Amino acid sequence: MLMDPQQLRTFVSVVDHRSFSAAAQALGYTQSAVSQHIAALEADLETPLLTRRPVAPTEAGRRLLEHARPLLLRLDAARADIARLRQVRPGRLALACTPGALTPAVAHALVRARTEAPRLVASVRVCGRAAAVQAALTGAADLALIDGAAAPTDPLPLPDAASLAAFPVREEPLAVLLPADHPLAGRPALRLADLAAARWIDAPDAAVPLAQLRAAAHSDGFGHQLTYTGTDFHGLSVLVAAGAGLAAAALPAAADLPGIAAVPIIEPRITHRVELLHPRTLSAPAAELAEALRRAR
Amino acid sequence: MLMDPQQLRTFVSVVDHRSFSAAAQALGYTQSAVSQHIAALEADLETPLLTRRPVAPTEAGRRLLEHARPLLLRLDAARADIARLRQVRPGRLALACTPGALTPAVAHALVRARTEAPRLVASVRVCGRAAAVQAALTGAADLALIDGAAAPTDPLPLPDAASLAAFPVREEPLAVLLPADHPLAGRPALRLADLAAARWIDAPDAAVPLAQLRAAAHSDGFGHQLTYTGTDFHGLSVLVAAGAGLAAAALPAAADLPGIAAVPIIEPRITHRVELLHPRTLSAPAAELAEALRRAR
DNA sequence: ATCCAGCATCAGCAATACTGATGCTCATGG
DNA sequence: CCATGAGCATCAGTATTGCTGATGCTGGAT
Repeated sequence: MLMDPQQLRTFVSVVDHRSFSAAAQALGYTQSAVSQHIAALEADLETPLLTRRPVAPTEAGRRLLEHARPLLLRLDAARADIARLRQVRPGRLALACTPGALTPAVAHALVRARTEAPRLVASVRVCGRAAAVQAALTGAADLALIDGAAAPTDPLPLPDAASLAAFPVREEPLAVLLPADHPLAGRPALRLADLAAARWIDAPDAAVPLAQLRAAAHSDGFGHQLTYTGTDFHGLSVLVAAGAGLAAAALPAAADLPGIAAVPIIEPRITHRVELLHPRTLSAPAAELAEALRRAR
Repeated sequence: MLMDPQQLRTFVSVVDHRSFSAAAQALGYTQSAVSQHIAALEADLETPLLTRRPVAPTEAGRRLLEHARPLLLRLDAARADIARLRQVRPGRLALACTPGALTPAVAHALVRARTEAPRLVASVRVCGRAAAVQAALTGAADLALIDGAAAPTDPLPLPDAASLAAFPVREEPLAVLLPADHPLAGRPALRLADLAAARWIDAPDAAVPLAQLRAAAHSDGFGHQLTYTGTDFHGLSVLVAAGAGLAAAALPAAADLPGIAAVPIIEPRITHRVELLHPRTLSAPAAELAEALRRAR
């Protein structure tokens, strides 16, 4: 079979596990089968995709990976999309959101939805951007709320989300989070360009990813020595307060954090926005919540 | 096999041909095999995808199509991407571009490239946006030049082009093409909103697609009764001159057309832009042309 | 030099994916 | 109303494919 999705899945798994045998175990195959999958792919593409000992992707393998992951995700999305068309679970409401998207307004809307439909089984999952998009694509979540920074007219840059409907549900000023004793902390507003050379924390799943700031500022700056992994906004604020680096977030969310000064950014024109993503087919409660969120904006 | 790409290819082909037997012939299968492919897909997804007699996609089938086409395109793109990595044909330079992207500057750059490398076999293909992107993805072209309208900071909206590198190579005012005797023809400039209710020609492959105007103007207007299929800009200008409807194009390209008045649009802020798209791996002549185009801007 | 963890290879078997023949069904025309 | 035929479904048979389990091989560690 030419470029079988199963083979691609195997390939991705081998890369992730850095081992043929481990990938085999994870996929429920024998090591032999995995070896044959990789050999078939390499024969098909007429190029080695993996080095052995240690197992790592070659240049071609890395190129293939860049295609394989979105490809497999979209395959799952297609299946989920059609499954939803057949059977919409009406008693469930699963929400996936990034930390900055879970605002009081969202929480209130959810509470109201549960009051109106008491038998509704609701769930909220806070996770990173990619995971939230993936949840909405595969049907693990009915709705995804994703926050980020962009120019006022631009949509948020969300890869692989092409088959999801997207709506802005909230827009507010973007703020830099500074330690309260930072020299710039007293300013009423700041220009992003003046901060490009500062020391930043990249917390792509807890705050606004630096990549989005770079894109919005058309800048190569915003270097970082510290990467913050995880979705806990509070932990990040502690780091910022301690002077470990700067971060960017919605102004209201950052307003009253202890030890933190949140200063709005006025230049370039950039806002913090929450977008609602969902598949085209929605269950009744999900559609109602989506409607409520859109109205509330 | 679960959601085999071959099955998806068969499905797409059946939809395109509106016939099992015709699809079979096109794919080199027997009709029986096609029937089994479709049956397997329908069994897998547990839903009918096609009506028979006449053969047409169901709702679920249409949903699947929306995923299947980009999926198959990306599969081809992955293969082409890796093939390029192995073997870059150095004596070839294939350019795919939309009509509005083939400017004198591009032509001059191409002439210069051929002067510098006389043995170079060059080709230019003028086609629609989707076809140009597809050519760059599958390796049918080394470079793609695509024009369109967008806000100055926004990239052009190009679906499925995620794995291609994109650079703006030219930006110029966007103009409305009016018949020379149109009441607004004498104006020095126009606002797009004032034209939303006008009668437009949608020529998505010859001029700026109305969808891009709608997106840039955040408007639902720009209705059209006339769709112009094809990539011939001249033919479109004849229609506009005859009063069949309005179209949008780059101001310089439209400047001296007979019977046409080209009036720049000043509101909202919107420009006509040409973007260069190419895969990450380029042959030497392709890289040089790309570099020349980027420098010239 | 030896060991061994881990990938490659091979033979054999089970599942699959075709083909070609045939059956069935709907639309059409007399 | 029936006869006809175009076109999809189904079935049996066969070639191919894709697994498993056993064994071979190789490079790094001791």
